[in-house]
Amino acid sequence: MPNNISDIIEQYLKRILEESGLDMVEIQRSELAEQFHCVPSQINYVISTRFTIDHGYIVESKRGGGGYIRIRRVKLDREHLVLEVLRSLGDQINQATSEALLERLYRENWITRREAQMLQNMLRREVLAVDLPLRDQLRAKLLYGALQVIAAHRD
Amino acid sequence: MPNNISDIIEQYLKRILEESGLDMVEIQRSELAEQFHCVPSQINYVISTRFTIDHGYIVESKRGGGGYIRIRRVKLDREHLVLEVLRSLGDQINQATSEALLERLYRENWITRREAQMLQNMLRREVLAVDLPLRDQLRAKLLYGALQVIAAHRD
DNA sequence: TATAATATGGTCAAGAAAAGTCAAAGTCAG
DNA sequence: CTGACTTTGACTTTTCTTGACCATATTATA
Repeated sequence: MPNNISDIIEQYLKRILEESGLDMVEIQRSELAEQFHCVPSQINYVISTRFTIDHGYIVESKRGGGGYIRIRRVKLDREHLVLEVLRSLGDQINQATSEALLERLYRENWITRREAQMLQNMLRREVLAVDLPLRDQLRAKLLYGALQVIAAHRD
Repeated sequence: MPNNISDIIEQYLKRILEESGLDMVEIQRSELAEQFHCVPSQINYVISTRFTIDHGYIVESKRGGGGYIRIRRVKLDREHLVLEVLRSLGDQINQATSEALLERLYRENWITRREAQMLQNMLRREVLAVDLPLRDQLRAKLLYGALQVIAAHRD
């Protein structure tokens, strides 16, 4: 029951996504906006509210001549421990906690040894050289960003 | 899906580069421009945005009669990976540059596809949510941290 | 040989063609 | 009537295209 433009555009994009069989759509923002008689930024709204990584989509775009917005569907395994972790993470995490977490993910075979080392090295406080309330927030975001990719198994 | 001339020319050059087997292509600027119905300086634009050293290419050229533009693909030296990269990038790295580098590292088999995706996702400006002089510095540090582990893992 | 003409490629800045951001205003269910 | 969601549009940023002018190498000519 789509009763507003956002829902209609959402449905439209999902239908195209289905039909194209390839889990991918590429659109031009202004063109789509014209097609649905709305302002271009409405497209951004639809995308940012309905095609987020948490919904299982990855969006790339390019500006300038020949620009585009590309939406890809990725399969998120809802059973993933990783996702659980991801959600329970909170917006701050200290070094010790992140190390323990990575250790565990490695032990349980969610990430490779090298990935674990890489992440641990990147999340050290010497690397994240900012002061403390911010540092832990940054670490949380980075970890979240890394885990998103782990949780989204594609190709 | 190339939507603009620059992309088309980029693809063309990369294909020639592939096919010629020798990691080298030599063109004449005005000739190529004519072939793609664009102004000559467009070729310079394509080269300066897509065939930089960060992307793994070296470009030489000569003016005057019998002039040419030669593009060579170069590989990173296993011994000096981190140093090479560090020297060429400095202590600040913007998102576009880091993406070029990661793509190259993947292409040259230094990192897996998943590692590349993970790092790209972590280094996005939305994730590194701090203001700009600092953000690029942080990105450089993080990339350096990742590279240390890559370099250490010399199989 | 010195000089002029010709043949290339290089630089840069203006403008166009996208997409992104953000906050104010509108809508609607509870 | 309040809070969450939606719509709009002014302004920003990024990327691409074009063209006028510049620099350099080779070739023809005095």
